[in-house]
Amino acid sequence: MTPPKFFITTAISYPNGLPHIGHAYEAMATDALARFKRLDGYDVFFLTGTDEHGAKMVQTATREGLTPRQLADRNVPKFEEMVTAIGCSNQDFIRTSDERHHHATQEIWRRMAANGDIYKDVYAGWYSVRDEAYYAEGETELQTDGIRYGPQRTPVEWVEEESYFFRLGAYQDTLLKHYRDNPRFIGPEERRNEVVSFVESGLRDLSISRTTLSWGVSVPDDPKHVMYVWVDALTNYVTGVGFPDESGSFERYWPADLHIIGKDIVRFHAVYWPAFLMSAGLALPERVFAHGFLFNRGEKMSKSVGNVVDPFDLIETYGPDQVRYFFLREVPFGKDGSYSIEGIVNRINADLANDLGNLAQRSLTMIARNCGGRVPAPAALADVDDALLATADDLLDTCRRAMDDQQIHQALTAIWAVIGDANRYFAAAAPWELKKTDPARMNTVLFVTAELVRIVSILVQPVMPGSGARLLDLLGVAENERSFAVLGPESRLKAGTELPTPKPVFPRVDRPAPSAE
RNA sequence: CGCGGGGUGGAGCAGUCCGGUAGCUCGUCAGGCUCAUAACCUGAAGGUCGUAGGUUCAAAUCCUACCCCCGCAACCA
Repeated sequence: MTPPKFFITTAISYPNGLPHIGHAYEAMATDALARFKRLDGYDVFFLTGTDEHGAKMVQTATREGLTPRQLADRNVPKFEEMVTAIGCSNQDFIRTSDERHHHATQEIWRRMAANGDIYKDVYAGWYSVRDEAYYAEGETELQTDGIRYGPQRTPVEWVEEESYFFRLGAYQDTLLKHYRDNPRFIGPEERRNEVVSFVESGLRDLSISRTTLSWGVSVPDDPKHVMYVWVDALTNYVTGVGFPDESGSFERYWPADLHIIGKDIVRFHAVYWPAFLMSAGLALPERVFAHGFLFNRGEKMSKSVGNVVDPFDLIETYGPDQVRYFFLREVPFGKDGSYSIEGIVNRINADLANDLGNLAQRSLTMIARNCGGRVPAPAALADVDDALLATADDLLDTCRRAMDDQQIHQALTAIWAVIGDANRYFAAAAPWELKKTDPARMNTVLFVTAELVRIVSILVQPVMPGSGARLLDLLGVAENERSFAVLGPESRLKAGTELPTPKPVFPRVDRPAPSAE
């Protein structure tokens, strides 16, 4: 039987600078969702990459005395390293400068043109290079410094150029209908409301080419035009699965099941992208979900304030799993979040070392010393045993529901509630007493605790793949017995399995913070 | 009238969509345990859930008004 497919993407990163914690955040969250689906039996395709065209790349490159291509080739590897360092399980890393991507984008363009949605006109207006956007006269203001600024307070200049336009206005009603018919198309709710009111306020046709740029994808049959960077950027999602070859990978995975993006680019993904796809006659993605932004102690990260945190530093200092756990547990996914070194250290020690790590260690040590290093055979289960295992068996459904809504933090909260139950269970059962009074009961308690650790370890893998695996190693669980298929009463630990010597999986970390904060 | 997020015990947060004894982590205090990574367990102190109204048998949660903080520049997801 063919497993169901799940195609998930991050937004592609703009590599005119180095990766920062925000890029890492999106990558780790998307990876956790991808791994969850994979463990749940889906055939997952996870795509990420870089968005290398556009005026800002040219600008930055010029400032640094490089060509855009050189700038991209210098910075993109840093993004690839970041994706690797944070433990991403992506199938592909797409670069929009890839040849395959130019082909795909030109094909999309041809199809939109063939559908009558692209026309040539002259564009005249106030253009902001920083925003890469045109503004109406009324949106701009001439300041006392003699410079005219746009609504984002960036300088604008008068530009007149020949441009191709996309008939976005023609899709207004179709888009609104799509939002109505597919309430899950945009999440979270507040973002959806923003998009709907934006579209309801009226859509103007979109200028989708430039003659003032050469760094980008050329317009078919009119190479003095380069496509507007968003046409090219959004198309990465279909390039990644093989478009324009519509057999094979594309047929299998398209449409995307989930685009994970930042809240600043909702409009492009929830308005432009579906309009482009409809025009090109391709299916629309199932869902677009926007996460929030991260702030350092409530303040925007800023080089001048000196609170920028390098994701590589964090990963190196605390470990990829720890960093992933912190951000995914601490920040409700979809909302803005705040982080601090104290917060990270606190979470690592409290949740990972004290609660989960110590639970594994205290139970496994007793097994090693009192059960000959083998999984003990349980006697008949008491009510408290059944009750604990039942709450653990319920976790999969709870996590599925949470993860289907991208509420990663809720899944983790639920798991940790059960870990708390287990620590209380262990203390109340006091197997170190039972050792003297009732060894059979001790075996049962140790078995139940170890089984609970097994369940939790399996469920924790999407967020902490390495640590989950190490815990499962300690429990003697085979590599092919670690998916969600082996959760539930049908699949318990096997008594008699020989176990390695237990070692702490989550070391405590010291409170003194590194210089970064 | 620009857009958006937020104001919950000392700190940081969840809960708000689908009203029903105010919860979590850290910190503080007092006990317990000694299997364990100075970890774990129990109990206590500490909150009029920004303010003022309204709806309701019942409001942190719904409605109205208002106050305050923070993003929407830059290196940005």
